[in-house]
Amino acid sequence: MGKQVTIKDIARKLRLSVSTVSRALRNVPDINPSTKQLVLETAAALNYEPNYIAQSLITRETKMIGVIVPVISSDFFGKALTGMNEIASSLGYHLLFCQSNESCETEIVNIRQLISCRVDGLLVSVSRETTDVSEFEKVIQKRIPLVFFDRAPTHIEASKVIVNQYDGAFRAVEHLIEMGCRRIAHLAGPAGLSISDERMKGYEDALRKNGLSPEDRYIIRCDHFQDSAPGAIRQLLDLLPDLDGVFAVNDPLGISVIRQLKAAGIRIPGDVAVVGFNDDPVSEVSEPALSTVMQPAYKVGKQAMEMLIRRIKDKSELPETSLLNSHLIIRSSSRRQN
Amino acid sequence: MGKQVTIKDIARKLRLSVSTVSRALRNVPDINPSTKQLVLETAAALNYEPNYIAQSLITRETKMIGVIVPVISSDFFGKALTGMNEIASSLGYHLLFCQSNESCETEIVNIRQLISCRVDGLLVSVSRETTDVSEFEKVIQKRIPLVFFDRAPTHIEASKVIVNQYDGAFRAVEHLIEMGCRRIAHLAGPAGLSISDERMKGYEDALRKNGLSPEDRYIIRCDHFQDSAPGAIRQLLDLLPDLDGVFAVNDPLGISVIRQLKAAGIRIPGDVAVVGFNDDPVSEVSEPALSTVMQPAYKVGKQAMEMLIRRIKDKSELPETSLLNSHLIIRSSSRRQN
DNA sequence: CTGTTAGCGCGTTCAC
DNA sequence: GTGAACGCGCTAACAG
Repeated sequence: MGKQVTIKDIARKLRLSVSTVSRALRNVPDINPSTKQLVLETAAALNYEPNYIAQSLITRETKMIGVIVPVISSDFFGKALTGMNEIASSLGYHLLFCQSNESCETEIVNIRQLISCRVDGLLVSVSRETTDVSEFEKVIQKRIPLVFFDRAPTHIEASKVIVNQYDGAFRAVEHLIEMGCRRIAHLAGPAGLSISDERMKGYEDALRKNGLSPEDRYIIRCDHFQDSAPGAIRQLLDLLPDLDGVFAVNDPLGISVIRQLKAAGIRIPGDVAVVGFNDDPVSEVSEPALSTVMQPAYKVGKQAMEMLIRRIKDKSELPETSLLNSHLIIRSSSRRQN
Repeated sequence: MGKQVTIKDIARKLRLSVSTVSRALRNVPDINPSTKQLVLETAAALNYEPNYIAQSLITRETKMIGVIVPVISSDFFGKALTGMNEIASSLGYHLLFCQSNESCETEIVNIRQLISCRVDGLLVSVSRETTDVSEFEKVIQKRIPLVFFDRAPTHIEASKVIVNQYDGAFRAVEHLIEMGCRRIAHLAGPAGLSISDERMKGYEDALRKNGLSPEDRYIIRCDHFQDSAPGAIRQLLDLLPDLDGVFAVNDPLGISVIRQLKAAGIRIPGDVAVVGFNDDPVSEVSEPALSTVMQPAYKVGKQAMEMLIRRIKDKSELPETSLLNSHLIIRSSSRRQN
């Protein structure tokens, strides 16, 4: 941010006052068309770029949206960010981007920093550690518009755009049951994280509704959400031969299951059927291709940004929740064979 | 950006002057420890958050870095962004994020917007359309620090952090030749884009060095860089049976090739060996697993950010280029069989 | 239509 | 050690 040309520079050059220049540069009525023309031309000639920072101080809006994600390097968040960016840029907003690295301390630091940057609003997908929501309550108290997307704290009065995890999981497991599975394991995500808790509930309810009962030994925790978790897979193998279905909390885990089971001589889906979650690109490429639950990541990002900007423009709006549908994609890893 | 508490508020409450409060909030010597303590306490009690915007106007730095990528939703850029963010956040910088969508018009708009946001520096990976570099020259003229990463315009005096595409491609193709391939096709990226041109050159030189000559019909353009390009694959199939190797400009294309060839009854790597580029997660999952050229995406992001911040702190530095090595990963799609 | 004045929140001289 | 005055780049209110 060196010494850029300012309206003062062009005012001096044209022997005009800064306010006249300011008016010429904006869409205000009280301005002589010819002066306006003149100002515009010299502004272009001087390579003038308006200073949004200075404008922000007056208009009290920065046109910047703070976005906090647990990790950026993931298919889901990449698509969500694309959706956000599309809406934001079309409405003149910019994204100020932060990554919590799944740490709640980092998340709090990020929130404060973004507030100090005076973002007009906040879009947050919480870290898997986050249980204390007091920092978010402070944000709401300060009347800074806030929308959670994908991962949202349960006990907080705030706007959210989330995907129906429960329903997706329920249908995935019911599908396994329809395919004849009776002893279905669940590779679960970290406890306390909304999305993994919901997927777990969907798993359990689908079993119960079909006369099966959830058993502890069939529920295997994978705290490192994104990892392939060799330990968890080993626990799964120990269940054999009392196992004919696996519902994995995400696709990388699903893929790992397929590979390890195949390596152990198990046929998929003949002996064990497998379903994942998220529709990562890998799921389609695997052999057999992994059945999975597709989440509308792009749409989540778009809707969250739309909702946030609506709230920025009308701060009186009450918290609202948008629940998007997920969609079961049946592929070879769970399809009945002929 | 509503009515947040300012240093004025806490000055009034404490019956102090704003400058005293300002001094207490920063690390300046001329301040009574007890008043400093008092100010700090009431600041915390009032939930005061410093206004970076106002500070920026005075310090003439925003601690914001503008980042422009062609697409965010890709494995490579996701990892690069992670690397950038790591360095940036550790040094108190924030990322202002833009996506050009592979359009050079959007890219120019992004550049101007970021300059108006008064970012301290710019990190850019150019769109595949970009041929005119005049907008970047303007940035350099304005003495705004700029570093290109991954995709850089060829004819411009600017700092760059790039991966040795030529070498990666050369070794990939030489590897195919070592495996016995003699009729190697190249599914190429868009012409004019630095990285695809370099990969093409590496392909051609590897052939020549080994006594083979590049033929036009073996070079198939895929202008939609990221797509699986059914048309291109069809052209490839038309080459059969005069084909025993394929070097694809990226992994999604490589995967498509494998699938289509398999569907056509071709054995891989027995009849045709395939190598991709980038080491996307899909490449490992495919069957056979796709050999590929790994690029250090995370390191590219880190180095680019480090270089940029160095240039922000010392604007006198001359343009420099960092050339990172890629690494050939040999998997089943090209490995000699026993 | 145009210029003058004031002020956004804060840091930076200077006196005191 | 503290306060008053000024200015960063710009917009807003008013006077002319």
